[in-house]
Amino acid sequence: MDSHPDSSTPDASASKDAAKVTIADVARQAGVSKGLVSFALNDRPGVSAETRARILSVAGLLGWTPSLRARSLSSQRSFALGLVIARDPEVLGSDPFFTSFIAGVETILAPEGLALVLSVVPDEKTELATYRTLVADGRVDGVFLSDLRRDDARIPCLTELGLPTVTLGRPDQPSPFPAVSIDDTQGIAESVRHLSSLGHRRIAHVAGSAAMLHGRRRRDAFTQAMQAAGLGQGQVVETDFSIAAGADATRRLLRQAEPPTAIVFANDPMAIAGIGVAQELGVRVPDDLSITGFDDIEFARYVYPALTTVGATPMVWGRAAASTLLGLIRTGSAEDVELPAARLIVRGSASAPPPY
Amino acid sequence: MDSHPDSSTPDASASKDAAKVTIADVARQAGVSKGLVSFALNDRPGVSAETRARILSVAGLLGWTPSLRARSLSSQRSFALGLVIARDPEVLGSDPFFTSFIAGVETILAPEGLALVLSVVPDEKTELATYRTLVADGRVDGVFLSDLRRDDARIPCLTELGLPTVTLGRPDQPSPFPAVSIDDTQGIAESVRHLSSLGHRRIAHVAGSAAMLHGRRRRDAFTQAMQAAGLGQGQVVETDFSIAAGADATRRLLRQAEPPTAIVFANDPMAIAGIGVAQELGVRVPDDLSITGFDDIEFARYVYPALTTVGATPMVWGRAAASTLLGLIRTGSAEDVELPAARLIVRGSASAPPPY
DNA sequence: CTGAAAGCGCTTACAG
DNA sequence: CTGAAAGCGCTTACAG
Repeated sequence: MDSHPDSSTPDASASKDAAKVTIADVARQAGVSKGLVSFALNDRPGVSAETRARILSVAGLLGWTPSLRARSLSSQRSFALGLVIARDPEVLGSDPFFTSFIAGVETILAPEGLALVLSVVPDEKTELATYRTLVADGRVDGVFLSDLRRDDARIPCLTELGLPTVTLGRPDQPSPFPAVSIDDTQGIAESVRHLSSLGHRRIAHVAGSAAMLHGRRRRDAFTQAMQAAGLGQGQVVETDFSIAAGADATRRLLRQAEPPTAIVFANDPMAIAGIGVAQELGVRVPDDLSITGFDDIEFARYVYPALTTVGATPMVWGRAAASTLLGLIRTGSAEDVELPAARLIVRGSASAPPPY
Repeated sequence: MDSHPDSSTPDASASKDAAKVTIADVARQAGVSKGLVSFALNDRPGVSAETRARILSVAGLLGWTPSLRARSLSSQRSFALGLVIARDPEVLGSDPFFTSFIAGVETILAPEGLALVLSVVPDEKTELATYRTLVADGRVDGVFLSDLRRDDARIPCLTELGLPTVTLGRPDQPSPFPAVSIDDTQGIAESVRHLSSLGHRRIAHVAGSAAMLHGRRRRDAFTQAMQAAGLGQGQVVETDFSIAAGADATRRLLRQAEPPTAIVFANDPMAIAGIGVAQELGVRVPDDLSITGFDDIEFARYVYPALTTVGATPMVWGRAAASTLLGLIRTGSAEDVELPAARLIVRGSASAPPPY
């Protein structure tokens, strides 16, 4: 690695203090009015092809970058999209969903010159206040709504605010917003069928919060798949999706007189904690206890035994949600999008149940 | 799943279109000029106490929120701070540092009415381009620079751009920016001493990338601590900090004729992968192999055995970095900040070495 | 201590 | 197809 000491050392006084070139400079140089330059920039009709070409060429020559601030003020747009995440930050850390989701969003926004404004807030009350502030400040042209809850207060709030929104998943209430969804019930059903086909009959589910739609939905999918397999309802323990709660739930399940031989967890962090608790209790995975997760976070491949889980695709989700939100903002409406269902990924954490 | 055929039909006309109250309305109602309202809003001298009180009261009555867009245009500020993360998004997910860091930043920004603009980009080239765009667009008033690298190209780039910056840690090159640092060498040294006092003599280090300052620094701390303990240099395997690389490195170390009895990992994700690999190879942790990590991510407490690690405090770091950046922007300069060193947290993954 | 006016750099009807 | 002008809603010298 040789260094280039002379690299990137422009004549200091450059860029920042350089007299900012404005639309007026371009107009003068091109011999047209400012309005026409604006029209050319925004690809609006009413500018002859050759005039537009000349304007754009002059703009390039002068190194003109239209002022985002001026555009924002006069066009009442902010050229930014928002994401508000309401979670205990300590817990958030273990969930890699958002960073991948954001990376996906970014692949759509960056080429459009749009930015992402991110807020991490501790609770729902602060979250609602944050949306109001974002709108009052005109910070964003639209937002992504994730972690949908039952009878979600954010839907009426955002509707009232008139803020273009895309929901991640379909709300359980009337919603004016397009939804970008990915079916997670199929993966849960596959998990149950997989375990059932391995010979398990006492299968339990460590569910996420029933107050969250995906928690409830995965739980229902579990119960239905159990019944379809003729295994009754299946024992269910509800949690808040946190690692700590997943560990507790596992402990409770395994301490029963007749513990399950398999546990379907509603997410990977809890499943991984479940493996830890089993080991701590001297229960062998998968020999004594089979475990499945949901998400396919990176850790899933590297714990031992590697986690059989359902593969979510947050980056894909991010791209789809961003495209949909952009469409909504630009055209005023957008269709719901259904992404390919998350599917089961078989690894080592689930096998046949013990013979006794 | 019942569908709502009537969805995506906003009733548009809501609050969004409510006639926006402006500074002119406040001025008229309060019987003063617009300029004075602005002065009162910005707490500038030249407004008598009672006039200011009257203005603010009228503003409250009318529900006036100063327009961020107008303020941005006339004051040449954006009221936002930026964070650009350059990483493979798939790998990023397993690192909870940023979400906690951002949550910390948020606690400082939100009360000030400032927003955070976040970019996740795939590589350094895109990262530099992103900074240029942020500046050209006047998107942010300053940025946080994290994951410092050797001879980091971003330092000269940001210097040239004249963008107020706070670095997370001290660069290895001349830098005009304040640094907010947390000593991580002490925790590594403590780890080595801890293992040494347990009786370990063959201690290895799975290091992060030497191209990254914290990777290099932790490695040096390891080597020094080993020598101080009279244990030679200690075997070191370099990685890129990723889970996959951590797993590989562990595998290589354990397959040697005389494998280490303890491994100090440069971060928790690799350490957790290390536990997985050991188990896969039939090496018992901690009986046959002791393991320590760095970060104290949430998983660390829930894997088995629970990970002995060094506790970082990303939220605290986020708060300190945000405060420092705000100070820099407002006053033009800021002191370096040294946060309390990260300390060793003893759990179950390290014990005495096997007797043989 | 206060007011009138120009300016930030665009967009957008409105005339031609 | 093109131009001149008002307007977006603030901030900030500059006069008083």
